[in-house]
Amino acid sequence: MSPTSVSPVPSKSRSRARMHGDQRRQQFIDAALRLFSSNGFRGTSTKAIADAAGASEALLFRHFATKAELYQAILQRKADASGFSQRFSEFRQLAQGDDDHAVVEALVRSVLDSYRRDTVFERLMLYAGLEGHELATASRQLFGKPAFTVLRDYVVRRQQAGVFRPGDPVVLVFALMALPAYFSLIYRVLSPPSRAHADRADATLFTELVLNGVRVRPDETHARAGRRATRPPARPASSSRRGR
Amino acid sequence: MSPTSVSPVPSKSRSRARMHGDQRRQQFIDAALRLFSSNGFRGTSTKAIADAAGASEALLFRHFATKAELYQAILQRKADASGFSQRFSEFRQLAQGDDDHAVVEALVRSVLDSYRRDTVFERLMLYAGLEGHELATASRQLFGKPAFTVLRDYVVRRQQAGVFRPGDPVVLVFALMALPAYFSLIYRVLSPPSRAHADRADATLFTELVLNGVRVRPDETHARAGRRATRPPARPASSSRRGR
DNA sequence: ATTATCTATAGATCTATAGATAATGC
DNA sequence: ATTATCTATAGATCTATAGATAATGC
Repeated sequence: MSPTSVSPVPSKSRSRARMHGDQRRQQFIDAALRLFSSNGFRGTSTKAIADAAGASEALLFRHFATKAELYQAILQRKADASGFSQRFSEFRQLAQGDDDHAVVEALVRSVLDSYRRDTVFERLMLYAGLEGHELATASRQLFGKPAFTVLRDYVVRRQQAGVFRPGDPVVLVFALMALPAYFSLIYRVLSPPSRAHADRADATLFTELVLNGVRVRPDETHARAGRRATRPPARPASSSRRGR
Repeated sequence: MSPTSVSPVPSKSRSRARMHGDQRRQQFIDAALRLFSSNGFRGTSTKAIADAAGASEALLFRHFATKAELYQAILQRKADASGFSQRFSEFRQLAQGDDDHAVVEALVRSVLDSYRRDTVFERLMLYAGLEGHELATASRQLFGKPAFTVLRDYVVRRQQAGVFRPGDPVVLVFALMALPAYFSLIYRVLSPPSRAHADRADATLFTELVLNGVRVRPDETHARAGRRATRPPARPASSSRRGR
């Protein structure tokens, strides 16, 4: 119909340098991750993925029998690559102790970092959750559940020590992470990346709010200097307030 | 091809009782709301909507020129119906005063209620946010923005009074609502309705956590009875701890 | 006369497959 | 010999329109 009929690619005869299967596979997975993250599973056509990877749809379907298989491959890759388990074991260590401030600050930073580094992936997970894709469940099982367990144990222990407020431990766990998670969700995942002024995110303030609430405590002074030592000032000098 | 060829509906000759245009229109909107909420805009075909409304696609397109128009109609309807503005003006009133506990508890309940009553709509909004549909922006403008403004003003005033912690007011506003919002998001919007055991949601506990933090305050006692009166016990006896 | 409603269908797009061809690795 | 790659296309599905028909309201 259009003049671009049968004989394409005039200069280079249609023999391009071949890629290794694995490499091309990665390209497909990368492209799929980006596109699924932007437009959702249903909003992304296999053609769009193939184009983004610079290959034909036929080749895509040679690597992945179905579109859904691409979805799984994304998660698989994430699980292998992310270095999650190492960072997690460090956190688990920390959560053995009793330094609430350190634990909460580490958690807050971890959540904020996770959304900053892996915005694309987090967006995809949210899509997967809405679309009811099993991928969401799998991911929660893989990443969410272990963290949740550690946190719940910590909370229960601190409740028994009379330091944390009594009440459903699950709710307490949510209280620990809701602020950074919700904040990131709104400003990173749901806002267009352009005006993602999520740099308001100040882990120190977040930690304070989670641990001690919105209201100033009677034993606190506003001037940072004169804090009355109710407990040992175990906080290291990580006072990088906004620099990054 | 299949034996169900041309002559359908043997019993009732194809003359069904007609509906009023407005009524049918509502049915389409209802069906669209439910389906968009479950499967997203892209995951819902116009045929599915027509079927759910018990009419033909042609009729759907007579009422709404495009699929996107349905989306707008949903929001319009919500804006008209929801009684939001009345509830909101009550809240605004409350936020004129200085009763932090009352304000936060009202906010917490309002968020929880909103997600409980309008789970379907909230899910749709989340989808719209991800899909980058202008509907999400419109809704935020309509419902989110006024509430946000009132809250920010409240926060600033309480900060000036030295009662609320200093820091970016936007972050403080998030600290007020993140817990109920994030909790509802996870347990109501993203979990399948079956195991939506979101009934853990205890507004009193939530309020305490937001206002005073996860840690017990030195001036508090665990036994509900013996609270030392740091400020007048302005809290009404709304101690419906779990009953509902 | 008006309008709610249907059947049929155009044209686009989407997933997946068939079958052929050329670059690579041993 | 193996395998990365393509063109072409089947079959399903999706949005939207054309054109006809029957129920309603005045």
